[in-house]
Amino acid sequence: MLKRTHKLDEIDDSLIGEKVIINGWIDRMRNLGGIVFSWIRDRYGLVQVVFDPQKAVYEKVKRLSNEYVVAIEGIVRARPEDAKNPKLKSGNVEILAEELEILAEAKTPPIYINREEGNEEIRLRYRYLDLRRSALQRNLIFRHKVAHFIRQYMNSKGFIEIETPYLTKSTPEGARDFLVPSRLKRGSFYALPQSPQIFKQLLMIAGFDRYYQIVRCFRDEDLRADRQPEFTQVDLEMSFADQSDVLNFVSGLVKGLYEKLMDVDVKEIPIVSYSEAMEKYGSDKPDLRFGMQLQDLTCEKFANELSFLAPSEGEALKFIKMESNVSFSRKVLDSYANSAKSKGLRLGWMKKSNDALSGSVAKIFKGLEIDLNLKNDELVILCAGERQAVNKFLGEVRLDVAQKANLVNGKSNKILWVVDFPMFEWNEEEKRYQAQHHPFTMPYLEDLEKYPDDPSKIRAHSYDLIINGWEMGSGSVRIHTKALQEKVFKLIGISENEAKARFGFFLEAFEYGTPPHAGFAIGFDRLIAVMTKSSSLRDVIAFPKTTSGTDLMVDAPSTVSKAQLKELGIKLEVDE
RNA sequence: GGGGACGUGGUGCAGCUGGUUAGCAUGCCGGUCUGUCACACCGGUGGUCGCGAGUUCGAGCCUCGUCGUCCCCGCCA
Repeated sequence: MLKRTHKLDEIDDSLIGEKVIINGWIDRMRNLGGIVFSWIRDRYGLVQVVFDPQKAVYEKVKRLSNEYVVAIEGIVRARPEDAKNPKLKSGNVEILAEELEILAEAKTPPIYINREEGNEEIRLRYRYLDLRRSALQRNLIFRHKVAHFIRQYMNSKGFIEIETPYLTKSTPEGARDFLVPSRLKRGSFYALPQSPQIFKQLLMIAGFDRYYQIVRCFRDEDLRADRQPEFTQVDLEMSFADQSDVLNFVSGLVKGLYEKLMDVDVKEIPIVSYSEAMEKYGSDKPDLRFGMQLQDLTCEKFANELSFLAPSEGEALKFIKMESNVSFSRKVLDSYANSAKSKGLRLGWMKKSNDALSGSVAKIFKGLEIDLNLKNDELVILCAGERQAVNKFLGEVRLDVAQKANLVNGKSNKILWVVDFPMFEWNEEEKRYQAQHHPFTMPYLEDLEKYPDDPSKIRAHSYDLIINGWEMGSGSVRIHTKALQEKVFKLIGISENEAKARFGFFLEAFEYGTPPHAGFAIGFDRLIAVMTKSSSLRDVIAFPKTTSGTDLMVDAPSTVSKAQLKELGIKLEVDE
């Protein structure tokens, strides 16, 4: 075969007059009757090849079609002045074909490679064709560059990449596990790791000091645009380090990434407490690309005059002002009100126009000396009720408004840390507290002492990295003593026996000299998505799954043979 | 587990209040064309309207079920 002398991004003015061989796919043919133009594509670029009727090779051109794989030998020449194409990187030149070898023919593809359109179902079924599209190639190449940068950065800071097992043990806390049946120990199952959490802590105990891994994690939960059942984390752990060490380190990494790969100068990354985030944005992952902070109007002074909005004991009255002049239809406002009502909240809205108030609660405010500082045409939505519910609801309204009013369009990246999450949250289904981050997180010891009977008040040394409203990663300072770890297990209702059965080896390890340590994990897929402005993780994963967890290309999951099941000692209850 | 949107030639879409021949673009095939770059022009091919029931004189359209894709809630330490 004619082996390429150049990749397609190397074909430019500097090669004019030289003989080259290129390999690639036919992107598109333009047959003008006599002269024939063709675009050849590889992962590096796009180049125009000319077939001249005077040349012998012209005879073969009729056999060519889109997506054929070809080798072409020819002379690089300058295009005529009026035939240059500034849209192409190689648009000043073209290759005059002298030799053509068809390396592979191709059927007409079921999707357009050179257009953006396309139904996702078909694109996923023919993922290898979809991946030929430049947008996806760009994303995956960028993903590779980010991974490369991260490895370089981590290595330069003394981190060691160590692999941890995929076939491991099911743990009671957290997400549902993917299970893998054992053949050698029939009736037993491995679990795929939700994260290498315990292993990396054991590596700290083993003395590796600074560990990282770009690693696959698995969680058998329902999917979303930002959630795949298997996803990649940049997992890291540091011994003799506290929260500020981890925050500083990850901040440096993120800054470096944006600087090197996006040419963006990231300023100091602000640190916001969980409670502040909830009060100001009604979210533990606030999107700071727009304002519309939640404002507090809770006061007893006007309680009697605020009518149905008046907050009773322990309640809050808060509001948000619309940032834009976008006017909302009555229908939208009513839908907010209905939604609030269904959550046991009271909602009102009003607008100032021509210096007069109008809206559902205008009457209430007209006689009051409460000044919301409304500008003309400014809409305000007020919500009263249980404080946390009000925060959460207005946080949702804030996001909905931003989306409807297109407030994020083109805004630059907003990165922040959210710290001091609650250690525990109440699980209504199981009627018990559970760890909000994970049970190995170091609680605030002072809180632990202060509120021995109210786990909900105990804060954790845990922290999330938020970019543009996406949770981009989370981490914590870890517990490193057996006594404290046992105490936390007890608080979340894991009995001594269960703790021993599930984590006995881990608790035991604590007794052999465990350094204080802390760590973090970055959601790698999400990071790539946010950096490439992709709205779905599918656009940054080579072979992603659908929202029902299937792979449409290989058709997985699928049934297996009776023999396979028998070997594993498994009988199916579902109908086949 | 729940809510919503969608499913019509290879592909992307349109299809009125249910009315007889399912339309457009593109692709594909054939033809004309020697400077195109989403080449242009002419002609042609191509559809069990996701699948299954039902309502009706009549269903792409209405009803129920089912399958699939996407978005959201629950869930995701």
